[in-house]
Amino acid sequence: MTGHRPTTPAEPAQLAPQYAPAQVETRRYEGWIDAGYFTPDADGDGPAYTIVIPPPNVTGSLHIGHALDHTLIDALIRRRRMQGYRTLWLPGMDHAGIATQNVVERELAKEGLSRHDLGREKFVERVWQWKASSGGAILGQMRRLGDSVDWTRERFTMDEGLSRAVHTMFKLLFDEGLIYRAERIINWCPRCLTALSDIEVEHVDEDGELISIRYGDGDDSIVVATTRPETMLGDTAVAVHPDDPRYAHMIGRTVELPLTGRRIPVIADPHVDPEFGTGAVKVTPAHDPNDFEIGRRHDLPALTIMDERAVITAPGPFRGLDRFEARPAVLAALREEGRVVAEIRPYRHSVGHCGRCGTTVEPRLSLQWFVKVAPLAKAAGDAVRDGRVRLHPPEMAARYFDWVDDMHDWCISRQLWWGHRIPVFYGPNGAVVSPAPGEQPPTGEGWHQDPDVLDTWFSSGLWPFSTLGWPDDTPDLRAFYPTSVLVTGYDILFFWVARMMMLGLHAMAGRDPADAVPFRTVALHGLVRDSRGRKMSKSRGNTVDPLDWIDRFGADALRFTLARGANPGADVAVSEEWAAGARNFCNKLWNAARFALMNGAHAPDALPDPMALSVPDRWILSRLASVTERVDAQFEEFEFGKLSEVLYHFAWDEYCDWYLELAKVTLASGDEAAADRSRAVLGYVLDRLLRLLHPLIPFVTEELWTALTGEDSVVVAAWPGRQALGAGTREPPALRDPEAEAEITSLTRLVTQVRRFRSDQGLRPGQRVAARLAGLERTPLAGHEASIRALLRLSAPADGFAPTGSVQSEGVTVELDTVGAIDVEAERRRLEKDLVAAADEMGRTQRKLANPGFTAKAPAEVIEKTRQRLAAAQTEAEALQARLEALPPA
RNA sequence: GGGCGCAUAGCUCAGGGGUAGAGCACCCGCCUUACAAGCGGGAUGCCGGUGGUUCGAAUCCACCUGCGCCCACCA
Repeated sequence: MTGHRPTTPAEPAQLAPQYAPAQVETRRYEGWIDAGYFTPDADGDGPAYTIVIPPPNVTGSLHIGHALDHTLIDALIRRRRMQGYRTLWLPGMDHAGIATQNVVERELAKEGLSRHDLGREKFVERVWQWKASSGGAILGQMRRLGDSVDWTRERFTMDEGLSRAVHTMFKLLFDEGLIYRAERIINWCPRCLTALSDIEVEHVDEDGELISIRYGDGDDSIVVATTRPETMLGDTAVAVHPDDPRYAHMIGRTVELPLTGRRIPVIADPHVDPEFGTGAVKVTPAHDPNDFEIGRRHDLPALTIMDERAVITAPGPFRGLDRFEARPAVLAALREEGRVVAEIRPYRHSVGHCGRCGTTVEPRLSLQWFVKVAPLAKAAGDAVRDGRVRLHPPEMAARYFDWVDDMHDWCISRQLWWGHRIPVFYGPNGAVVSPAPGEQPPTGEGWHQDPDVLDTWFSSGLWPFSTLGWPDDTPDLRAFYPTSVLVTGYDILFFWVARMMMLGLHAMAGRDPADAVPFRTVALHGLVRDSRGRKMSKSRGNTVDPLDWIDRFGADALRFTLARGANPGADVAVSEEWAAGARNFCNKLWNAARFALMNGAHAPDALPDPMALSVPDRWILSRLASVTERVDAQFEEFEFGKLSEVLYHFAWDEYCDWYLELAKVTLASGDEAAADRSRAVLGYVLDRLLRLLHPLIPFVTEELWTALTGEDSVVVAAWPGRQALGAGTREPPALRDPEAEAEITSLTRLVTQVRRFRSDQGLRPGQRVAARLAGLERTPLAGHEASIRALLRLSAPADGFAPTGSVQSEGVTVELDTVGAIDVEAERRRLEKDLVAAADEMGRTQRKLANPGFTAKAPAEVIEKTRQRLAAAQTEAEALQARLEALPPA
């Protein structure tokens, strides 16, 4: 950063030369809250627009992914608010059962304590304390981001109302038989000491070994293949395929299980793949889901050989060993007995890990609560199939159906303390009672409540309606359900979206099916990645703290960076350079507004008579109309990246780089009436531009818009697009002005050509050069001489004007006195290069037009366009040729 | 093992049957009274490979290669 110009003392007082976000953001946010803009009236008139926040976990703080999510949601919400909808963005947090419990347990560990040292009640109390302090940080971050949430409706998954909703839902499903308790093989985390649902398990390919072991002896033997030899201690059979001739004679006989002295039967089961391994499978019903099923079919005993920490409990020399210590120990013992046959083959296979702590999951037989998902999942699939819920982008539907149509029952009990306690009581003689909310649970001798809590996703699955007051029929629920859009990352499509669909449709089954859905549209965005497209992770050290960027670049810059990169369903790559670019954009707007205000621009109630407007005025209004329409349409399609880009280029390239420069000419022309009209257009376009940008970058637009208009807030200003309700500012079609657009396009081409010449000839940008615009009067640009001269710093030719160089463009020959001899070589190089390009173009178009197929089949307009291109290239080439020949010899 | 997606400028990505685009980075020149967080100018690509459809393919189709993601109870 060099060459700072000292700030002139004459700057207008109201706006500093640079935008300083820190001085604006907090003040503006507090102002919005005080004004109550974000709190809709449930009893009001007009359509509602609702988005519930994907509740962040109370653990930790918001990361850049949240910032993306919030930016997109806030943009949607703010636009609808400006359109006049009763707009609700409902904030809140998730208690995040297992994650939060782990965090607090780690805190305790620092004090040398475990949760058992505290006891359940004290521990839960401790988690609440922790939530109080951590949750506050998240809310503060949301304010910094500018989230226009309704803080009066903030909820928490463990608050009283939501807990009642959870209880109600449980009871509902319980009474319908859709919740049941069963002894099953579930995913067990030996570190967290709890059951996990299928999707909480992450499968990772790992290098293992496939080991062949001989069971039995001599003719009475069979070789099985396994990756987990230690589980053989729990084997209760060997299974082969019923049609496998190799083993037909063994079926029904028993073999000796090595190391145990037990004999186990050889059974036939169609599950066995004869092609794999030896075609014989050891069956361990208590430690493998497949084997459990086989065991059920054949009535085999299930021998549990490990405890909840995955330590061997089977009697014998291995007792007390961890599962991973037991593996080599068992293998060594088998080798000693000569049981390991053939070679141990390296084998890559997928192994499940706890989604929370990464520990290898242990399939474990245990008694758990399940949701019978088949009927719920069917309904969840149908709602998307029949279009009541629209997934965006639509490619995601394939994944959704894939999952929802083939889903195992959902294990909902967790052996944790932090969460909603399962509302089931057990009594004498196997009595099981689930009291309704508010109902007195059974008490007395022998009665106790289930110690487990519910999966955290059970409560988040109710979020779109529990937050609005369900199970009560509240005004909020009537006004704001179904919610309008669910905006979230595709990574929690299954965890969360599918659950909300299942539970929402079920809870609202009494409604008209079209209005039972939890949301009408699901808009999925991607993950935030680093500048090289890599996933962000703490270990890689490439994470971005949103607060850090807000401090350094401003909240608007952070938001704009994220919005600009957000293409539907695709990941967003961000880097500091882009944040700086976005910051620069905000500053550019700031200075454009500053210029407008310094020059007396104002936002008019009505535009001046279009017939009286200058061509640049008509042009920028025409461009604004077109941009407004595009942005409006792109909002409907969640094309945040594209609409950001459109606004960026309109603001910077068209409004700042061309329109403001052209307006300067009018303002300085001395024609006060024309200058006044330009002031009005300057202000009008800025006004609309700021409104269009407000959903993306709320702070800087608020500051500038209020300065421009003198009104209270752009938050509640009317949205300029077509979709506005009521008194929206519809752009009349008359503002579209192809003629003005063509003229200004021509002007910019001419100006650029001459600038290029000036640059090549080493003329300093500020230097005035005498020039004649020969032929200008015969072109559509005839009326723009003053503008052209101003933009190019051309002065009128004086007596004895002797041009030394010339540029031809748009039918105009600009002859310049270059103040000394021109650089002939530079000019020759340029002309030759342009000539080659023109010749290429001629060749291309000529060949095309000579193609009979083309002239016969191509649409007339394409042919006409090609003819025009050829003619233009010819003219261009001739002019270049003439200029080349006119050059003095080297 | 199934499913989906992606390969376009140095990087990250838009686009999409008929002149290859943006941002950043890069090169040259500038303090030109809104903005040096700026202004003006410039360079940059066998649009992954092979075949097909077509008058015409970066764009549509098939296959191939290389990546990425999701799902999955072959031990």
